Amino acid sequence: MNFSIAEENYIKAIWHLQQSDNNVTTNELAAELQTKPASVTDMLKRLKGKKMLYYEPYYGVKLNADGKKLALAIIRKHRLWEFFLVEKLKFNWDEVHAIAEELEHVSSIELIQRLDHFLGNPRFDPHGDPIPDHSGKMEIIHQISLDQLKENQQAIVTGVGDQSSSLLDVLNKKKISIGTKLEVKQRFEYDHSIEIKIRNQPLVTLSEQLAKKIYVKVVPS
Amino acid sequence: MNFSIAEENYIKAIWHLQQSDNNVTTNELAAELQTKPASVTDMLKRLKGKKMLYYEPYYGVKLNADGKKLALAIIRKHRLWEFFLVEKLKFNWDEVHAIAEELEHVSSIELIQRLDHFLGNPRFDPHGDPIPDHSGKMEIIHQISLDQLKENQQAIVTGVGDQSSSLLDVLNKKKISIGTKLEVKQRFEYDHSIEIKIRNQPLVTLSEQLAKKIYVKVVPS
DNA sequence: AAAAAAGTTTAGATTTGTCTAAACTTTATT
DNA sequence: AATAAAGTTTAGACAAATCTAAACTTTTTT
Repeated sequence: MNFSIAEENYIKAIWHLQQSDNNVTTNELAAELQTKPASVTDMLKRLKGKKMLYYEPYYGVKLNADGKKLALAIIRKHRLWEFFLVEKLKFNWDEVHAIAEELEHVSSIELIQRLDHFLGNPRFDPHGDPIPDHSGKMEIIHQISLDQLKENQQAIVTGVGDQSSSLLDVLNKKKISIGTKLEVKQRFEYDHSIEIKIRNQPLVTLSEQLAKKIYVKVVPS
Repeated sequence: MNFSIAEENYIKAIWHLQQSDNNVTTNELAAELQTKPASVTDMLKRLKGKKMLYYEPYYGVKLNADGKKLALAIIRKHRLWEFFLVEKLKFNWDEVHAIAEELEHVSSIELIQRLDHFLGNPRFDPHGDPIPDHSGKMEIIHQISLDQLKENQQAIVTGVGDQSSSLLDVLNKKKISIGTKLEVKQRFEYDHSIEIKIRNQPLVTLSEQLAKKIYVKVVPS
């Protein structure tokens, strides 16, 4: 079956919303896709007709197996292109999302297989999100946000919670990137800010808001 | 101004047809774009409204300066992506056209600048066609088709007349590719076939039909 | 358990890009 | 120069994807 760019964007958006909330509502989708609830209703009917999702009027929507498969194929393309843009074309990670949104709709499967191979079959995109393989499988990383990390526990930065340039900017300033090894030295009860230590770097203070957007994997010691 | 994929495809098709015939007709365009003359008329009106071309009902169409500029920007993208697909992803040149048709509509200018640089600012695509630079300029190669080459005149293959896999196939078999140095040893009056010599290769016979699809540049001796 | 608020769907309209069939214009033929 | 043929445009229709405004359903509040 063939899907338009609009249809693919709906499928992808439902998949993302489904990750935190199993039943997705019309309004949530309208907000996510910057469109109107009435437009969402129309599209959900069409995608139900194409048998990509379960949809009951007034009760929300959920992808079925085919819908999930398509969503993962699009996410795979998106994340591979993001990897290409950062790794080969030297973009910063805050610049690549919009471009990858266009590239992800290029249809050739052969292209994606070859791109994957050319890039060395990367398993994570530049934001630390896992790249699904050909069959839709991807690694689950047992990550926690930095504000949950115990004191004096070593951890490695695995991802970030958004892709804004302001987040990239503050992380650059504080010498934090994906793969950085760090540990929490102190927590301040008052404002829940934390102090962290990176090897060969002075102690750095992070606000609670920032710490919540940095994901880490605990290093087994 | 923004252009849809359909609009871009019309502009590109008009540009190509204009190369051999300055005034392009509705029927030619319909054939080129695999659509109906009535649809072409509609689109020409729209593009005239967007001030991209000169169009007089019943008298044909011609790109204006803005139209040519857009056409060259699209052709630049198309040819750079083709170069990428062959050079980096190891596609054969008969496989890349369809994929590049999709990639050429990705809008980011920054992407194309960086891709160009990543590829080493190539001046010709895998079929030997010149790649326009950022401002739309491209090299004119003084090429002739192989059937016009004088006997015992050294020449280098610079391009081919179509992108079919059957052409690629026969050229592979005869060890001819872009950059190959050769000379015509003999012409046969009877069927206008020719015999060519490539260094370290046995003499090869080419039909007139094939020779007309191979373009060469004479080597100054 | 009514009423109000929030959320969702329907109805009807709009734009883009396409189509067929009919009408029209230009070119070729006799 | 009239007629036929070829080419082109107009008129009216349709699907995709969107919108606004009105109607409807579910949830929350009082």
